[in-house]
Amino acid sequence: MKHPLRLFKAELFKALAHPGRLKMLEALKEGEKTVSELQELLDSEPASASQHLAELRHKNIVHARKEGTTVFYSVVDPRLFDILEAGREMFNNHVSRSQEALDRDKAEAGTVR
Amino acid sequence: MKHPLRLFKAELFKALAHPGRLKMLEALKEGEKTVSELQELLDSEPASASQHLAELRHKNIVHARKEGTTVFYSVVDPRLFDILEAGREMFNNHVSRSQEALDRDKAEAGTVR
DNA sequence: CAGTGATATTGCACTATAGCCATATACCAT
DNA sequence: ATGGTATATGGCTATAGTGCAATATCACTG
Repeated sequence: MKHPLRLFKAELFKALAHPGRLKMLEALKEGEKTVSELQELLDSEPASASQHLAELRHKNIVHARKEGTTVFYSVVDPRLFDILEAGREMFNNHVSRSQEALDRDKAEAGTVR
Repeated sequence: MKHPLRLFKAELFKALAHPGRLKMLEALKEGEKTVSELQELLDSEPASASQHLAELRHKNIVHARKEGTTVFYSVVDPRLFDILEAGREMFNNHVSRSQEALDRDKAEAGTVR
């Protein structure tokens, strides 16, 4: 393989590139959660959540622990939460910049040129 | 819009979910780069790089500065590099875990049960 | 304790949509 | 025109969502 690191990263980010999976992963910050709990977060068919979890499982982002009929999921590497947090910050910065741009434009509009 | 933050993150990670775009963004850590320079990093048609850059531009991940006929690109928010770095660490951790699993299995194989 | 049903989770098949690449074409400043 | 970039289009693969079947475990009941 040519660039394992870059391929890994691409796969990782692809796994994160979905609102539903993000929501489930964010919920896992509090600790282990069952499939049922995670499914409730999503407004789609139960099978859908299971598929998304399978994807995260195959990429070793989450770990599944089976206890009877219920399965508990947890994130493998807590570093993941740093990524999510950085994403949040980037969103905030993005909003700030947009607001500043708006203010600037408004100020300009009120200025006689 | 329902969950602007999560949608933003999903779009952000989607933008990062491609080896070529990752490579270009990583290169931008050193600072501004021209389209030509970035195109050379990719082993595909020149138009392809331009398309990927357009995507990054539309999502406000990179900024384009035009100087004559050449365009210089730079990342808007340096926090992006923290995400890339965290991804790298997760890769390292992933490799470590895989290696440990291998070692463990090998040890077991040599053990009389 | 075999049989039945309820619950939890996953897998499969299908359709619809989105992404990627390459080719061709358009722009725009020199 | 030419060089440096950008956009449009078409074909191909990948992914998402849905409904339904399959499996596994547990709880009853007879």
